[in-house]
Amino acid sequence: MGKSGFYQQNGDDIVFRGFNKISIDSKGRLAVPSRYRDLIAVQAENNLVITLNPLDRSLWLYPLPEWELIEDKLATLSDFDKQSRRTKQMMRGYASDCQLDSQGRILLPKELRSYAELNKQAVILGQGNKFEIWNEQAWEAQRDEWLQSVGDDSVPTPESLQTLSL
Amino acid sequence: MGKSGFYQQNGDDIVFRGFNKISIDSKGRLAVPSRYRDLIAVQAENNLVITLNPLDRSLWLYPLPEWELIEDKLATLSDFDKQSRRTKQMMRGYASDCQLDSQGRILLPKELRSYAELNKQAVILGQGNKFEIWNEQAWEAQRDEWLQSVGDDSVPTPESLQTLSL
DNA sequence: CCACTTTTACCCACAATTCCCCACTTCTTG
DNA sequence: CAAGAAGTGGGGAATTGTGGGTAAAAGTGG
Repeated sequence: MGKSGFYQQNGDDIVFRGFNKISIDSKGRLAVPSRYRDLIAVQAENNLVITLNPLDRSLWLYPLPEWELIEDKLATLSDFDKQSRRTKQMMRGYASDCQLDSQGRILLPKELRSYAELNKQAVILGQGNKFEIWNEQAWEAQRDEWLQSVGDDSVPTPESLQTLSL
Repeated sequence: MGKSGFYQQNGDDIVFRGFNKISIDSKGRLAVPSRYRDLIAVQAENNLVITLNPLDRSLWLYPLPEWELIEDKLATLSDFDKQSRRTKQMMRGYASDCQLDSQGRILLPKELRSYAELNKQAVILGQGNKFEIWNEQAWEAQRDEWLQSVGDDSVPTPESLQTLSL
């Protein structure tokens, strides 16, 4: 059983990572890679929340307990700052609950599918406390753009990155 | 040849060094040179994390505890700066956990294999806290190019190198 | 309240991938 | 040269990914 390496549980902290190509079938279903399923079952009783990622045209998928933390944070945002208000509206407004079915799949709401342009081939990325779900082409385009800019000295690098040693 | 020459363990610091030609079999598996295996077993319980090296078309292979340090650094990057966000997404997104099998091999994710163009012959380099894995031809080309430019006064040398004594 | 359409959930089946094990070759070491 | 260790390859079982049929549930309009 090689699953334990793909996530990590330190007390209440969960860290997802990793990359998968997945297909979305004609009914709009998406299979969560099996190596994450045990943790999702234990930690969230198969309850997930999916919403849009307001920064990129992709989706975020949280285990329910993690989403509840996000909701608390959103609640503290001011209604009088437009950016904050919109973020709150979008993330909460589009959040929908879903459960893993007996095959470990979730049904993506039509609205979110079209927001992220998820049709056939998609990509799912572990991103710490959540997953990010991209249209495959969109993801590849972002990746290539980033790879270029990393190697390109003419693109200014923020200070936080300049001092980053990997 | 004793193993101890190829790594060093000072407290929590691990330093890998050394060069190996290795082959990648038709199933995409790669055997970690045996002289590193003891340390990996002790220090990381055979848990490794492999991800892409954005600066060259090669891969980075970390023992899990070392990768966790990287993840902590990444977590501090802002989501609202695009460069930083992408770096975080890419490094975490492509990071895949792997375990050494009973022969001391790991299975390279297809995506990463194609990114680094790893087909048959590869090269693995000890690089301090991690290993770097290259397509053999790509490595030799880089090496030759670098050897040329170092001796060439027309290529500017950054200040940090000018003061470097070897 | 009922009939009709659309959506969702459950089940099974096939295909692809991954994992576990064993065998053979090559290289080191005594 | 023998014996062991390390590198390499591959068979086959088990797991996982994917698609679709069909029944239940929900939404819609009269």
